Amino acid sequence: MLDLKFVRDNADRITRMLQDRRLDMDLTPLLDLDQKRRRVLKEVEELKYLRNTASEEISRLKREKTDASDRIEEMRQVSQRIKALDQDLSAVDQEFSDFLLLIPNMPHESVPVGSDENDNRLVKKWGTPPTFDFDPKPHWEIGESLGILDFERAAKMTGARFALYWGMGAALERALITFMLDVHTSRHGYTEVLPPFMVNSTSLVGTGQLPKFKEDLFKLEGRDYYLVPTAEVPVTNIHAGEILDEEQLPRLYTAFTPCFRSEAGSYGKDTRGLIRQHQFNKVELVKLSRPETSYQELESLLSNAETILQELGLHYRVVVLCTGDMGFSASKTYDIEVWLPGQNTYREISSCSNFEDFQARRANIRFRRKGQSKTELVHTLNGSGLAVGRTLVAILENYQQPDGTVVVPPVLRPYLSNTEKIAKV
RNA sequence: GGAGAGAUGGCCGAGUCGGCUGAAGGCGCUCGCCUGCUAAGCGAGUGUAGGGUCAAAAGCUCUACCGAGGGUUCGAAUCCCUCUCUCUCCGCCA
Repeated sequence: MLDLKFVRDNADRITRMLQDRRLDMDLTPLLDLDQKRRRVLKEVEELKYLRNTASEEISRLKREKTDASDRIEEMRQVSQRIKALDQDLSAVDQEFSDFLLLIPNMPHESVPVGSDENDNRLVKKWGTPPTFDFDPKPHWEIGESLGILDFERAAKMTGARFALYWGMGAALERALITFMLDVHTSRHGYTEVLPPFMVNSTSLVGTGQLPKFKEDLFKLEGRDYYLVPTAEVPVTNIHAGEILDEEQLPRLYTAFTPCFRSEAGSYGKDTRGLIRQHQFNKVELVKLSRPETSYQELESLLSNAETILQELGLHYRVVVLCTGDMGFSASKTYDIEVWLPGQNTYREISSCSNFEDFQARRANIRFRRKGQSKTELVHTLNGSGLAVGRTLVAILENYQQPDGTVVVPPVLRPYLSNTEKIAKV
């Protein structure tokens, strides 16, 4: 959510931002609502002042055993008027905040203006793609022939876009989760948390998934509980409504959770393999920082995520998303795209964003500087560190051998009883 | 699932038959004084949000907030209803 005062004074900048994000949205209803809101607020507050002073007078008259029925009758009228105005006000308020919650964040000045992923800007490449003297296969073929990935049975027990992992496949997924958490906690200073895998709607409004992207979520019937689409939601909301001390910043959290996404609107896309599932595992990195350091924190968050790929020896590139491709809540986003030789393409494996104070305002996460009385909003950041399923995909495709086996990257072997190679059992 | 108890400011805790209680008292914290140092003592201050005023900030001022929402009333932390959460006991259960 944007700052109300900023919206009032910068309607033109917001209009330009909406164009940059390729959104069709008219701001005038919001500004009209704001004026109306303040008009009604002023009137109702004046009446409440009148009522409060009269109340004291009535109280005094009663103590003096004087008749106060005239004043009481008068206030009866005033109170009715207040009640009516209060109802108007809360209706306007509701409409107003509903609108405000639909306005996306302002992109950082360093973000390139563009329409879609073709306008994203390449930041860097790391490593080199492996070479093969045979045709590298896509991971679903590798996984199925090794007997470690089973899409057919997952479809039987649940449906499309689910996977059943067997044996070394399941173990590899688990090894990756543990490896990632170990690196982030022991080397990057993050505190590990294990949050609930369901959250309420308030939390989802806090991070920006609601109210606009309801159709992307799985909701429990008859309850205000949603399956988490990412650990970003519960973890960012850890400090919702709190005022932190300056010394407590930055806070660094890492969490493993499964993620559940309805993938509405992506019918027919990535139907094969693990790339686009309704349920996938992810290790997430979340930071709460002071405003003046948040862009440094974004850079280090990105490099924390990169470390995992480097340790695994996987070639990747980093792009900065353009205005048209960036998420609703983000000010700036880097995507890390890993090389997948089986599909001859780069695929997103991590997305690292600075949300500045956009989520903090929605979730009401503040801090107080030492010796200051004013509170300020923190900046929130998060990034995948990494998407586990896609990492497993990358390992299968990059480490496949001519004989159909897959070599285990050395850093993972301690987590897999020193297994060096995955072969068909 | 059944029965009961509770939710007040950073924390503890008081609020009588509804009426100067944004909220006593204590602790903590901040500033000042005092004091070889520390401790103690003395004095003052110490919530959040929104509106108005102001070029802006400061200041001044108003409104709201005693778990959340609604109701009764001229007036609600105090009375009534609904919900949420916490705790205790019983039942069930990984």
